Amino acid sequence: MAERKPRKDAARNRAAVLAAADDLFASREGAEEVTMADIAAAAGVGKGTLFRAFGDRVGLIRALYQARLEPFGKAVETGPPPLGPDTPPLQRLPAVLDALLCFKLDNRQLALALEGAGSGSPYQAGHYEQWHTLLRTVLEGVPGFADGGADAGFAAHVLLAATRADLVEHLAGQEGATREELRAGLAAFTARVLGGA
Amino acid sequence: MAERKPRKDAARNRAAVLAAADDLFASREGAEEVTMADIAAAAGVGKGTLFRAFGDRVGLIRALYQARLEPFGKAVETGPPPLGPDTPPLQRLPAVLDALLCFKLDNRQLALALEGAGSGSPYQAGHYEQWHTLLRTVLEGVPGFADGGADAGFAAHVLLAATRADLVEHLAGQEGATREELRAGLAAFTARVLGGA
DNA sequence: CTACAATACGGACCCGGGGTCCGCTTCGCA
DNA sequence: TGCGAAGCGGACCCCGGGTCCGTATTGTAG
Repeated sequence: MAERKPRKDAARNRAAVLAAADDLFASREGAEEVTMADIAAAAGVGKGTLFRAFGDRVGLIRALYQARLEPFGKAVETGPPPLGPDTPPLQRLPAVLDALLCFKLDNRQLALALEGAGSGSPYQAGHYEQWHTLLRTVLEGVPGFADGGADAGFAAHVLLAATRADLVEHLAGQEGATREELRAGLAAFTARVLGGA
Repeated sequence: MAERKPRKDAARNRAAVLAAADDLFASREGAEEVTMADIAAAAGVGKGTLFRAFGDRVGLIRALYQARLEPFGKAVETGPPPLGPDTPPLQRLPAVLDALLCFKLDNRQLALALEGAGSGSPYQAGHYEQWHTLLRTVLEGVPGFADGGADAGFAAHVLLAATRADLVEHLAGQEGATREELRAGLAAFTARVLGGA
């Protein structure tokens, strides 16, 4: 695993592509309007370069997404309350969900592109497993959650589904819901799910 | 709105296409493996015919889906309890959700194809609005549901998200959950959401 | 400074799938 | 039985993801 360091031009081009792609995804309405050729052109680079650097479309999108997600991911994994692991489950769950929702809102196009990438479902494209495991674990830590016969794994799936990019897009876009309305709605729903505990 | 009746051969071909498509979607694993040309060939028909009859890929899939969905739709709209409108909300909601889940399970490929059709989200492809309105209305009819500040519209979205085809596919496919496990999970979750009422 | 691998570049090219077009066929009404 | 209209079908177009390979750059060894 020596991870031979890449050549200078390769690194520069990789960065250029990332930047260009970021711009394009942000500017163009609709995630799928952006073509690989567009990105290559915008980055002043040949298509071959682009594919060598990222493998395929999904790889590129994933790289972008990961970059954006990283600070948030760290905050949840090792940060301070209310997101970090030292938070009591009852506070942590709504906090994480709210943060996740905000993240999706702030990165609509990108999230949409990623979740619609791997044969059209986020269950293969993203780091879905990690989030699910986290939520399930937190739920299981909620005192008395399992008492009603509730399945933490299933509940975690549903709560994640509540923050899916296309749902968020639908609510914020077609239905014209504001950011705060969405957050309030999710918070109320989460509270209700936790309520029986 | 005279709806001039179609010619005999047109009707026959339409039916043949529908049948062929149904077979193909059922037999082939993976919904997107089925190409329009495949369907046309299997139906013994030219591509032109196929597109004339259904407009485009989504149109065809929607037609198939609608045909499958019709009995279920009727049962919910005008049928007897526990699905029909005469059912008290507290029983009707879980019943409808369970039926919806079963429907998705029984029509995995098709539902997957449809929900992944209209630019990748079910919010434009299916009859999403109708289901959402129904669920929201039922939820609003649950005595005391809104007391906790819960938003029936949002809750309806989330509950629908719990029966999305790709989630169901993920759970039943990758995670190997059985039909009964899924139904139990959904029922428990639904109960919890209603629980505070 | 030069030579020479190794690595990267880039755009012409390929391929597969959705959707269209138009000359020919079939239908069905009088 | 004739004749418009409706329908047919498959060759064709387009577009986008992904590949290939001759050429250019890099960086290291001498």
